[in-house]
Amino acid sequence: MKVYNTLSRQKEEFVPLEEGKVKMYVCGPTVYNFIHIGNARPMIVFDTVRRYMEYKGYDVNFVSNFTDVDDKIIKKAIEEGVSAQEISQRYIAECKKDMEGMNVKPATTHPLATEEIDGMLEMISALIEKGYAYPAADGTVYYRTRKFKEYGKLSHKNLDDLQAGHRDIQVTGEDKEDSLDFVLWKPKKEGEPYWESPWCQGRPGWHIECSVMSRKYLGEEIDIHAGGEDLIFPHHENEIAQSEACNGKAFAKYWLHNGFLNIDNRKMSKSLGNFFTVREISEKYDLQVLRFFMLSAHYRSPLNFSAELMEAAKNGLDRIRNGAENLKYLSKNSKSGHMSGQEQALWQQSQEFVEKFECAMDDDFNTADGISALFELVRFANTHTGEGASREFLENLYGRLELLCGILGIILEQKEEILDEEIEGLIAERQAARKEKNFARADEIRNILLEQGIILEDTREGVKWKRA
RNA sequence: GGCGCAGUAGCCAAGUGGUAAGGCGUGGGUCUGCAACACCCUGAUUCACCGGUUCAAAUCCGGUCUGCGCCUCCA
Repeated sequence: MKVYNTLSRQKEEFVPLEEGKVKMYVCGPTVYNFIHIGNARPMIVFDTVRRYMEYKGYDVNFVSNFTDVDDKIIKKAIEEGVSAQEISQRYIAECKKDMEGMNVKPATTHPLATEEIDGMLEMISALIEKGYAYPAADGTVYYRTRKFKEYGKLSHKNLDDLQAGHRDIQVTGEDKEDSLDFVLWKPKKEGEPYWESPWCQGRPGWHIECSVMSRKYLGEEIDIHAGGEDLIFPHHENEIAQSEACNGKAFAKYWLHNGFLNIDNRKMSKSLGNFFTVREISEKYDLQVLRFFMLSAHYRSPLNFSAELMEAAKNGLDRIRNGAENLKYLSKNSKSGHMSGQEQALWQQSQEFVEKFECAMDDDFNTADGISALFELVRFANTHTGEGASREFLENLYGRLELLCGILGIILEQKEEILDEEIEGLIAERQAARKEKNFARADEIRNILLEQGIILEDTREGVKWKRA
């Protein structure tokens, strides 16, 4: 299995630190609002990475944090006149609902920044002791960036370029030793949440939480650290500086970053008004469609989002679901139990799609190629099954389809829904009308049901219905 | 100014040295009372452009054009 490592800028063979185990940390969202579809991309992508690792037999310890102390949370709390904690707890709960909708598995551990303050104080103290950090007069604690010789190794920047850059990054922090130094601990402002510390009453800086939580739940050295590509600098660079200076060993072996999600070919931003939350999308589409859409491109490529592309994704996903449903239907009514000789040969043949799928996923999680294998399996199943197929063959094919979809987090099993009596009656009446060749009445009933969001399909196996 | 990414059919998107996957859409056909589903057929003599290397290039090298990202909170 090969993974692209931002650190080396190339694909590398994945070798876990400890055989059979994967320690993985994914930077989670700051919870000040409903998550947007940009937040959803790393969640879906790295959930898929996790599922594939598990499929390959690894025991994956997957940690993803919620940042629940931050300027934006405090701002929102002030606007609403409630506590910061109320805001963060509310949106953590909402985020978990969205994750469930997208079929993103809960992490092994979801730590909260506010519950890890002790660990942060400890790490900051250790950094001060080792000379990698210093408190300023007002109680702010800064990281001494130039002291960490490898600073810039992830983002491939050198410190002098940064300092000479067009952007003036020297505005803040007047009492820093160096303009590149970043904040580990900062003093509270009036009305803000704060914690006691040796330096001042205050709260942690932006980067220390991930170093601390990663170490606490996964250990000093981990296999994979992942997040959006915008986190490479400065967030992940700073995490490396903190963790490696403190622990004296390599922090993460592989750094994985997903590309950005654009909307109508432009960066998503509130000022452009092209800002979608997952919740908004869920009002229009099954979130499975969003997941399928996200996986239709490689995770490192930029991905464009538009209504048209979502429609295309929906149609593609429907093709897979229809195929699965047909197999279900056929096997329910199948007369013969075991596979015939011919079916056994076909079953063997269909193994090639699994191999193609694994090959794609082994190559830096090429889900787009994996999905093409899925489509080929669907066509294979549609072509080689019919009323005469054995139950064993149909169930095997369904199982194979379900297995591959499961790795991508695509759910095939639709909940058995029971229609109310009135609708059942109309369907029966339409069947009777069709038998009498009263097609006008039959079409009328079909339209009535369509208005209620129920689509009827007359198949060889009988009448099927589905929600629009 | 520094660092980096991308340009493949109407749209999306794999492929990164051996002669262009897959999906959506379009058009035609089979099936069906019709519709839907499904299946078959339909698509790039060609991969932004210009040179070069090679028996062989979408893939490697050089240049040009275009679009984009990061360098600042940001997934």
